[in-house]
Amino acid sequence: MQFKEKVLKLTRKIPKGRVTTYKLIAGKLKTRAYRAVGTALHKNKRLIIIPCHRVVNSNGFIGGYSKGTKKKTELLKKEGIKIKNKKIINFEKILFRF
DNA sequence: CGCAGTCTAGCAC
DNA sequence: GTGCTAGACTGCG
Repeated sequence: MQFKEKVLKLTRKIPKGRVTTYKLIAGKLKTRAYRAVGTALHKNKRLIIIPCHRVVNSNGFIGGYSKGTKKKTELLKKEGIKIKNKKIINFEKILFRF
């Protein structure tokens, strides 16, 4: 199992309507490479299967997305997550801590 | 606001 | 096969 495979697998476990952060994922994998987590999601070719739009910065900001942050924001809103000015509302409430 | 830390994938040699 | 660079980040000064 490759590093990115683990990242993707964890990301896929995030329930609908919840989000998590790069930092949490890295920590779950016993590493401090949050940067590498971002890379893994960026390189992943299965944006449909992997809900990488549910992964955000540690402070609740959207961060980046292959298809554009706008698209990411829309997807999150569609799942019931409120977004305001590129930032997640009730971030701490919907944060998924695995 | 700017710099450094940390890890992986991708491309070059 | 080895080495260097960039990347969807974070934390500290």
